[in-house]
Amino acid sequence: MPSAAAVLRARASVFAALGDETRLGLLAKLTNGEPLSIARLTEGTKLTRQAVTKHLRVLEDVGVVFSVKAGRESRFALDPRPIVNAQEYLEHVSRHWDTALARLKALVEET
Amino acid sequence: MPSAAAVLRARASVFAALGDETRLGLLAKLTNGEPLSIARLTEGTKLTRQAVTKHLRVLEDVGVVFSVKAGRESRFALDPRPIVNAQEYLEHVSRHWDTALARLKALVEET
DNA sequence: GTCATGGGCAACCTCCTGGTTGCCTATGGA
DNA sequence: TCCATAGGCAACCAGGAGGTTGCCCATGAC
Repeated sequence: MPSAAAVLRARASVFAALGDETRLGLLAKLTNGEPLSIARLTEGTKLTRQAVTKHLRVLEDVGVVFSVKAGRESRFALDPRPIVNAQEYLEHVSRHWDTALARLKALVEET
Repeated sequence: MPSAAAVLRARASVFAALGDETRLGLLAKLTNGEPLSIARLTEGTKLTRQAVTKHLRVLEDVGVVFSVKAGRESRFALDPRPIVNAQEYLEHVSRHWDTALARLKALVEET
């Protein structure tokens, strides 16, 4: 079982990986389910293939994407698990805030 | 109505703001609903007040937090709306991926 | 065999980020 | 009134992020 600190760190890493316009764009292309080569992913980005490769590596490091080699090209596909994880965390935060605020309000009106 | 590019940029900014361990910690403290002063938020962080201030400004810039001046101190509170927004986006991504993958699978097995 | 294509590696550059320190202002309490 | 406390502002610094270029290797098409 990973420590709480490690979990926090991993979560922050995932958000950081999502915190870039280019990477969000790459992710969007991959939500179609079809694994795409780096060359395909570079199309329409105004960026070098190298830059895209770096972004993909960032996404891969946090596990939101993985690559499979197919001949001379390596195809990237999305792994939604870290995303679902992050989504659930955000849901938890807003829900926690919701109930806490309701409790505070009740406390005030209790006078 | 903000342009699609602006929306994408804003979304990336929110994720970037969440992509830091310290800031996730600050956010966690604020989910209790009670607005906290900078001094209070600095407690237990191993950081300078200035550093915490900077982090708070980052969170404020993307709208996930706002400040209210109360006498000589300024209290920060959470605004869950951008968080809910991000959460819904992640949900959308994973759901989109889900259905797309099912469609792909069906296509393959159709042979 | 030859050549275009897909991609890896490394060096390099610039700018932003996270953090510190120093100093100044203002407010609230004794 | 005097002093501790809450913050703001600016300068500064080290390191990391994003991007490019150059060069090399492998694979697939012809």
